[in-house]
Amino acid sequence: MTIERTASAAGVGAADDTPPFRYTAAMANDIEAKWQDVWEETGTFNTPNPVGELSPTDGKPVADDKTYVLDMFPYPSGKGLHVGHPLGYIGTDVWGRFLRMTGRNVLHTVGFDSFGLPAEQYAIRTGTHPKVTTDENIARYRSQLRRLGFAHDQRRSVATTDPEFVRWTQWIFTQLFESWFDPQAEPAPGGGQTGKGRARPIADLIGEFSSGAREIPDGRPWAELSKADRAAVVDSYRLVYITEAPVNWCPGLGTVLSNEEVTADGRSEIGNFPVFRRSMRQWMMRITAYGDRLIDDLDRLDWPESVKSMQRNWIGRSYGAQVAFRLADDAHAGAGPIEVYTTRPDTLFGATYMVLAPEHPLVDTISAAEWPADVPESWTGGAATPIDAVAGYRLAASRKSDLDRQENKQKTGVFTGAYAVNPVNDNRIPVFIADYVLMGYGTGAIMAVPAHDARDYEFAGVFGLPIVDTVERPEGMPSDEFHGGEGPAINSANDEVSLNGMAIDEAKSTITRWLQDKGFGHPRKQYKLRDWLFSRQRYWGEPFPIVYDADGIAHSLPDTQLPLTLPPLVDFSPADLDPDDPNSEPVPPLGKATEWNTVTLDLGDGEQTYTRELNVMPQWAGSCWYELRYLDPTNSKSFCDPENERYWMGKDPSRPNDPGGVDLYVGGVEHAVLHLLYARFWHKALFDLGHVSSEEPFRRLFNQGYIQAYAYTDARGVYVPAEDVTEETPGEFRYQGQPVHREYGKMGKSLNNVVTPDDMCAAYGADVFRMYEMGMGPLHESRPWQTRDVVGSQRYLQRLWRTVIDEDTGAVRVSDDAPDVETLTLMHRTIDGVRTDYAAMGYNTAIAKLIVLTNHLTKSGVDPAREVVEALVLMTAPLAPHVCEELWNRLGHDESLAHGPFPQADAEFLLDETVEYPIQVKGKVRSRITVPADADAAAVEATALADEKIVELLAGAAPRKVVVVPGRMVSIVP
RNA sequence: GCCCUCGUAGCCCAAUGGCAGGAGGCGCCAGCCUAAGGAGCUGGACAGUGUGGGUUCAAAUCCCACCGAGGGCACCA
Repeated sequence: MTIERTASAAGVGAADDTPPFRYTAAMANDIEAKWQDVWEETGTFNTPNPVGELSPTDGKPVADDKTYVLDMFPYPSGKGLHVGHPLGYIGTDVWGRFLRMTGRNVLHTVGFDSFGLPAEQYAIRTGTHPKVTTDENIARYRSQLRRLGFAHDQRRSVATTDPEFVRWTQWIFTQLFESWFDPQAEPAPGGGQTGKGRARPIADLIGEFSSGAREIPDGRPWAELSKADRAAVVDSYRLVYITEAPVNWCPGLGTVLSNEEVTADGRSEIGNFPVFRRSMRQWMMRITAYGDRLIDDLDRLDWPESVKSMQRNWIGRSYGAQVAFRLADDAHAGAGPIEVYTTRPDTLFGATYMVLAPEHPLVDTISAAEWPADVPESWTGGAATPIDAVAGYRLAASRKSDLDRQENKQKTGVFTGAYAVNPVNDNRIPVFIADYVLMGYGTGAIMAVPAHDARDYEFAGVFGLPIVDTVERPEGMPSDEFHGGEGPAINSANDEVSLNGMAIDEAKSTITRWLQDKGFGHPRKQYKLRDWLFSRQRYWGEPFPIVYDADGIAHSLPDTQLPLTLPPLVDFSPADLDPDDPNSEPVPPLGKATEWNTVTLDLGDGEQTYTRELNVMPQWAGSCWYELRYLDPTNSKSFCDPENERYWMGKDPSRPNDPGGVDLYVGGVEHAVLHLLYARFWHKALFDLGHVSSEEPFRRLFNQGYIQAYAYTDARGVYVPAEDVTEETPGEFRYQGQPVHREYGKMGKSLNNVVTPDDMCAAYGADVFRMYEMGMGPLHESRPWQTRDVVGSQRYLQRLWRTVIDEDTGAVRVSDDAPDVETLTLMHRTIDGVRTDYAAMGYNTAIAKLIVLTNHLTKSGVDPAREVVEALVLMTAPLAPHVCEELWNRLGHDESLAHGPFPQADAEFLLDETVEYPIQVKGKVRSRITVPADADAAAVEATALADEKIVELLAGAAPRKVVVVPGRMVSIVP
């Protein structure tokens, strides 16, 4: 085993002459266990709140200067942690520890995203209750995390499965259920949003309906509506609503999935089962109401540009026009018109045909009984009539999986036999159905402009449809080449309007205005984002706080009924469904809890019998607001006291247009759209309803990289234990003498290359492991794990140890003499650099600077000065907290260094008295001069030009140009 | 196909317009220490920045094209 080998190499059980007081893995383990106990017993990292149970016991006010640092909390899987998982946690821990040492009030903890499918599937297989599995896994995670020495406030470590947590998740759900989005409302006070629109209590809406201030969409008077009709009207406004919707039904998992949980090839992200599109009754969250704010407020966030661009792309806002095309023939009088959405209304004159999605509701109405005369064979799909052709095409399309659709790049479709009229030029254009038009986007119908849309161009090529240019080609572009670019409009005029000569933008607005004047269309804003499918037919999730009355009307449970906990079950399986049968019906596991799912309640109309909602929430629910619960985890009156929220997450008036939120949120980029979009949505709704002062949950986001690993396969293709592979000659790898093939990628059990933090702690100690992970490179970059490199970090901590402790006697060996000027100068420059690096999470460079200072002390050969050693210990503490606490303690300090002091750089030592300037001639360094640091540019230039070598090079000629970069260099152009 | 990252010694990385006089680490070589091995200590070798153009007094850094790696999206009208 590599671990044992390395451990002995590190001194554990090695030859007898290992000095007795060396910082070995065994020593490190003792020290680490000791300090972890001390921190826990004394509550070193308990962070005070302004108010509530966690406010200071001594009544002192909390520090103004605070930082809230957050990790994406883990799902506690049965596999435990590998060395890749804690990378981000160590990164935030170092940052938090550094800031705490500089005097800040730092909030840092970690909880558990503990609802989820794996525990439930395990329960289905074994009958073990998911709670049992989950609790075991959480306990294991807690002990693994504790072993790494995180400065977490354990009192705040909550799990989404805790009944108290579930209570507030359900409470927020009822808040959303009891709200609607009013697009005309003025923004909530204190918001930075520019447009109108915000969530309001549903009671306001009912008030407006009953007073007549607001009309019901279909114009009926409120007073005349039945109870059920009223409920239907109101329900259609709620932020959470039930609808019959096309969903991703996954019989293999017995549940529906959100779009985000389905892979591009039409299978489930979890389990890789087939997923089918079909219509079902489902709960939805109206996230689309927040489309504009979710996209606009990205500009106010300090997030990686890539994540912002992924969210923009996902929300997919576009501006265009909706245009109505009437049908050409009397046979269709009364049907239509066909409404299309286009982002290129300027090309309307080039629309030479139309396409409806196969599922479009108008298809049945317009399909002709017979083919018109002269229809090309290719348009008919070989069918006798358009009705047959359409039916055949639809059947074929429904059988095709999404994967088939993508693999079949050739455009397909059939003619419906119907014609429409292009409103700008009265041209009669054929209407097709084709699966390249999707029912779920826009109106499910398009006007096809083959001249300027690549997909339409391709389709027109297959079906021999006319192509009319309406944008002028660049000079020299062949007329048969596809042109999707810009240019002045051509061929675009009728008796009333001409776009010819206009640029695209002007042409768009001109034609849209004309369409609107004529009643043919209007501007339209469109999103790719759909409402969020919120129900799952599972067991291990939050039950909906919803009951249905005898009329089937949904009611939210009153707060006093929360939390609504899961009923005990024996059999957790949803139903034994054939994974390949799209027509199977979901049977939620909660349906089996017959006692639980009927309840007698008084919801204001006297005691009545209600039935419970049997769906549960998706796993995303808890992660939509957990950052708020960390702030006030013991609060039983609200999910979070407003004062605590304002203190930790409120807007910072010193930042322009600050949305507030967590000061630093670190996690993997895989959550770029799912979790981060849902959490933003909930937070904005909570803001609108006045429950939080911040408009965004995460002010700053940072994506850590991944730790990747090599994996090795032998001749049979079997993964061999990576830790036992040797590299005999560069690039040639062997396992038990046999050559093996190297791959690079994930760390995982199936790849036989897992290294765990427990292994590393045993072999080196947590501090060495932390140093190594932080020293490997910048936190945001992925890097390969290499156990053999870890020893470098151990050597550093051993040298640091030796600067304080005599390895033979165990005595503290620092000198109380003043350090020499050179050492002092290096120390202050190190302090300055390390402070900057820590603040910017540049840990790898901070470590390099600490090593330089340590090496300097080591080389001097004398007992190092206390002043320098103490600075070094304090500066290393965020990275290697246990050994530094120990050294700090042995240096005579009784107080933990967790709250500082952090060394201050003395500016006096940061500036040189003289500066050496390289002198470039024609871009090459030809000489060097040394001048006083305060010399001005003219003086530097004069000295440079007077330099012997330069005089020689210039040979008497005056230089054409001299560039002096203060403090850096001189560049001469002869 | 489109979008986003990223290419610097054998390997991980630093320098983001200003001396690659490489910050640091691993590995390698040598010396000291040792009975020896390991560890420790001291010293050393090794790249001219993926390729080709351009801007500039000056480019690893900015711009363009290409090559390679990783990630995201994928008929969104």
